[in-house]
Amino acid sequence: MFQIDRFGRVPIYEQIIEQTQRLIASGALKEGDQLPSVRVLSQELTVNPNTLQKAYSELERRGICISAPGNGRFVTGDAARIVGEGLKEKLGEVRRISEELCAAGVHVEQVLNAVSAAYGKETKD
Amino acid sequence: MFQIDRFGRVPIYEQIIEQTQRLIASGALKEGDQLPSVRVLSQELTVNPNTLQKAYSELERRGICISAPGNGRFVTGDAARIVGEGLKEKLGEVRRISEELCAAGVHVEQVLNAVSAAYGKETKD
Amino acid sequence: MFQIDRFGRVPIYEQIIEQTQRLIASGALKEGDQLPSVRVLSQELTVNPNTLQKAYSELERRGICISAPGNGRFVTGDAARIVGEGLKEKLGEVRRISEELCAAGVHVEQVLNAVSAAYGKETKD
Amino acid sequence: MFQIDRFGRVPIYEQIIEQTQRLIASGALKEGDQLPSVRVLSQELTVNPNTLQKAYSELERRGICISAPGNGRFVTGDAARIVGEGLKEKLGEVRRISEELCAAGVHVEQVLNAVSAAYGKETKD
DNA sequence: GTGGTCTAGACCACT
DNA sequence: GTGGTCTAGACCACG
Repeated sequence: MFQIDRFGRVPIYEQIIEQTQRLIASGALKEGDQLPSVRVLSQELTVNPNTLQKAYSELERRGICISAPGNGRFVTGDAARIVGEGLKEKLGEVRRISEELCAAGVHVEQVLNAVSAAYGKETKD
Repeated sequence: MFQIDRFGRVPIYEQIIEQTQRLIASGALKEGDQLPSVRVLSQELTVNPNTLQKAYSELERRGICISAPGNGRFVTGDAARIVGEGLKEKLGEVRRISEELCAAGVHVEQVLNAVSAAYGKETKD
Repeated sequence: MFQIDRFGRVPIYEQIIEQTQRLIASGALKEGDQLPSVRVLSQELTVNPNTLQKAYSELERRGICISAPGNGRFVTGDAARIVGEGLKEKLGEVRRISEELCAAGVHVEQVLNAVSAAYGKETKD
Repeated sequence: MFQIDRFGRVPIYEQIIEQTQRLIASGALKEGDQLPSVRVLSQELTVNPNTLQKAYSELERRGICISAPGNGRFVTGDAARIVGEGLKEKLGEVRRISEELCAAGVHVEQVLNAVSAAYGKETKD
């Protein structure tokens, strides 16, 4: 369900947040769905429960999930919308980096190629 | 000359490196130009000299500048080329983010539009 | 009859206790009235029977209700008096918060105004 | 500097948050002041560093302080304003409880007395 | 020295 | 079973 990179610079808990949001954006997780419990997931990923707790707490703070103590943690109705807004920020990030590359004299085709490559399509240049 | 964010997630020394490279990429710094001394710059930016030393050392390691002990630190002839090669990392960053957006179900056109917008061209859809 | 918040910080069983007492304080529940059975209420509120059992046990312990096995659970004659005494806890809560506000430098008039406002009287200052 | 109650129901980290805000509200902590470091404070209070980290993180999320990694944590310029807004919520809490007490038939004088007592003044009834 | 992250494992209350 | 909190102690990067 989750893929963890223990050696990258991004903290594990951020990876959990990121991937959970991705699951919501893609529709794999919907309103009312229960998130895997801290204990279960910690065993599956061999990650410390506290680390997962931290990730889930942040998701809760963002309004993406809500905890019913003793019952589990559930995806909220606003989750999809909130995650969607977050995606717009990422688009802004792409734009910002593109501006840098532009200023540095990189051809636009190279940047477009990078995007296309990510989407699994090779473009001719 | 430099703009430092003391509270962001990016270390100060990386900000120095990044911005120095940007100045070279934009042509504001050319071969033979002298870089501000550690002592002077540390006062200007109120940044720890060790931090600047670390940044400059890294720039030297990359072959972007060279120190002439007692005389100062100067931009090398290879600097522009080396910085240019470094830009490929940024392309990789674009690709990485694009992959995330792809996984989250964002249409490729939106991402391409973000890039095009940065290059000052409006795309038709 | 009851309003449950499954996600708040207050345990469900405390909410049941609290609201039952409120009904008694307001006179909606009087001596001899029968409380809804655990089974029925658990379905209505979709709450675990154990949770209700816990709430009712506590109410019994306080002498607010009493169970006639096989016949149901009934409000006692002392209920109103006992609930009344319990209100002193709320007064303590007011005092505790007031102490915080005092420590934070809020003027006493503002707090007194908040109380008066709740009692539907405007205070002159 | 801080007073911890280890046996109450309020988590330690919330006590830290609360008391830090109180120090800001009272003016004892001002913009730019450095908060005691996690390590130092953990020794002083004999509280685990993680617990303090959690408290400080929350304060940071609220915009009350900001961390400069490697340098310490500092009170922001907005801190006083943010804390002030939080106090208004507490006043609302007083009002809400007062309404409950009103509904339950408690005399307004008793509530006003509770407030006055907190402010160290005894009122006659 | 600072903050940030993580692990290991414990305890508690609630359902 | 669930989530929430806490302790003890470790490692890392930064300044």
